[in-house]
Amino acid sequence: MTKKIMYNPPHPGEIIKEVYLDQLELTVTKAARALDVTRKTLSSIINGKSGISPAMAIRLSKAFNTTPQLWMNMQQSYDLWHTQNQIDISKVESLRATG
Amino acid sequence: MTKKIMYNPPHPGEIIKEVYLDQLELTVTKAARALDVTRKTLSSIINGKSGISPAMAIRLSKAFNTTPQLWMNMQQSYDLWHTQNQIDISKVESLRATG
DNA sequence: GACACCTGCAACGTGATAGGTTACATTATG
DNA sequence: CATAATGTAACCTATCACGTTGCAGGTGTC
Repeated sequence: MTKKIMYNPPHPGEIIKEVYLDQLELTVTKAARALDVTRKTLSSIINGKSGISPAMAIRLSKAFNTTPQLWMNMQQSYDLWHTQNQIDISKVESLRATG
Repeated sequence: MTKKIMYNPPHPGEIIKEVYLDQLELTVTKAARALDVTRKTLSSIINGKSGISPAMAIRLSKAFNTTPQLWMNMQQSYDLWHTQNQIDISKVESLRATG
């Protein structure tokens, strides 16, 4: 039950800004330089315009001393929640006896 | 430690075929119809040419009575492992004291 | 006021990728 | 021979991460 998603997951960019940049008193420009990406790329993520790619998750994990999975999971939750509200699976048929 | 990835994660398509299609004696054609996608789309996944999109994860979860996360996690492991071996993060700087 | 710095963002291009349609050749089964 | 299932090629569309360049606006300092 606790694995079910019913809340609206935050965009990973929010966490990058609020939990990391703000806490470490880092500017977007400096953080982008440290991540070895352009300022635009990081800005785009922070402002919710882009998602976290696997490559970006790895960069973030090295810069912030976390696991890549942390960032991938955030993005996954975000993607899943939004996709749930978009696609129509009414025509998908169950293939298991339990369904 | 147990969360670290050091094995070569299987492509989700392998699991679809070996654990589900084969066990349920389903053809690619039938499964594709049940999933409400084209035969090409499912075939492409099974043969490792395409990955599992969030939308596909949701379809699979309904058809096989699983969670979307199961499929997303498989794809994530696969992506992460392969991306690790591709990108160069030597120029990424640590931004934490602990790093 | 002039300067330095940070910011979001527009405009443009590239490369990758999921997914669809159509069509073909092959293989196995009746 | 006829049918069904398969992988796959060719082609198209849409999405998306990421880059470069440049601009406008904000803030702070001298």
